[in-house]
Amino acid sequence: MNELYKKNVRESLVSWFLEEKRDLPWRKTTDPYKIWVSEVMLQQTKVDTVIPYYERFIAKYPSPQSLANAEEGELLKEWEGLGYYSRARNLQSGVKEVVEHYNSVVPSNRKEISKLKGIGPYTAGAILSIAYGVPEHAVDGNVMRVLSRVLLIKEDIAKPKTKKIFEEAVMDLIDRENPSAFNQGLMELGAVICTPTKPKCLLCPLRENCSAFFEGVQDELPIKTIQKKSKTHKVKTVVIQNKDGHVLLEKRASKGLLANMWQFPMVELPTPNHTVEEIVEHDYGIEIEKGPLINEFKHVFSHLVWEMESFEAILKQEKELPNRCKWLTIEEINLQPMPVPMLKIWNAWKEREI
DNA sequence: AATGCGTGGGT
DNA sequence: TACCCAAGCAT
Repeated sequence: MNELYKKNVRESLVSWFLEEKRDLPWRKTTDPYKIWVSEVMLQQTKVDTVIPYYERFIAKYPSPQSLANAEEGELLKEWEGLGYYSRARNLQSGVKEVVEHYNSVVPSNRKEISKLKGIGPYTAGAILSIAYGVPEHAVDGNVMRVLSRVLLIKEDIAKPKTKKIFEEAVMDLIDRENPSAFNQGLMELGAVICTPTKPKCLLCPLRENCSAFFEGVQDELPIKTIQKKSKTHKVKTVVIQNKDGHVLLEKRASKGLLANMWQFPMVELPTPNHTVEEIVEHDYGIEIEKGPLINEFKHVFSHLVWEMESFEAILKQEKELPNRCKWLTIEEINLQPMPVPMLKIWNAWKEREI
């Protein structure tokens, strides 16, 4: 790339961003901790979804110390509904590390900041450039889409190896006077102008610098191979009440899907030759009597589909309740972090006809 | 490198 | 409906 072209791209992008950027909560600060929180929330998550979570989170945990001291259940409750819950635990782990070993100051170089849990190549570059003004690449899906078009890069962006091409391109192009506006500008452009479908090229500040637009192939880029289809599990869930009116809740394992979140006892079917009651007795050490249907729905994860059927049930006899299970009051259950499918069951149960 | 990890919105 | 997509990271 020649210097004049790069200067043109830089100035067009940065001035467009400074002029047209959306007014977002995390753009009112350069506090590295708050930028960090916002970047983690924004991983694979839409801006409109993140805004209310960010506001509540920063109000509750305004400093690294406050987050470091939080209890995990309380933290997950703040994250409830946002998804990818390991982000929350990794964020707290990283923040604790900063409080304990960096005097509560977020590191300002890529080598150190990348050691922190939950901070990968993108998030490292985002915090460094936005909070500290360090000229580092922050390559996300937006940046790959925008640059694949502007620079006519036809590599498959689904391949991890391809990202290096874009990181090098950014380090070559980046505005060293204002790396924050440059990086955010690329992402903003991808979010509002250079969209996956129907890009608004006629409104684009980089239109005259864009090879894809020049050749009329913006709709063909980026190249991305398709992901494989997800599998479907049939899941039957029971909301069990005992004689005191308490309801049985189970804490999920500390690793894997929905780690450490709470759910109602559930079984995955089909399991040959056994009823839900029998499986519940085996898995939870209790005898129950199944009641009426609460609701049924499909819950789609990124890699898995749950076909849900939930039922009311009453406790007949309790034998050996596993440690992961607890009888809780309605008020206590409302305080437990639960994934969205369980919230749908819980809300339907509370509103049921009695 | 390939897979697991949530959720909601768009077409 | 059934995809696809969104400011990725850990393993």
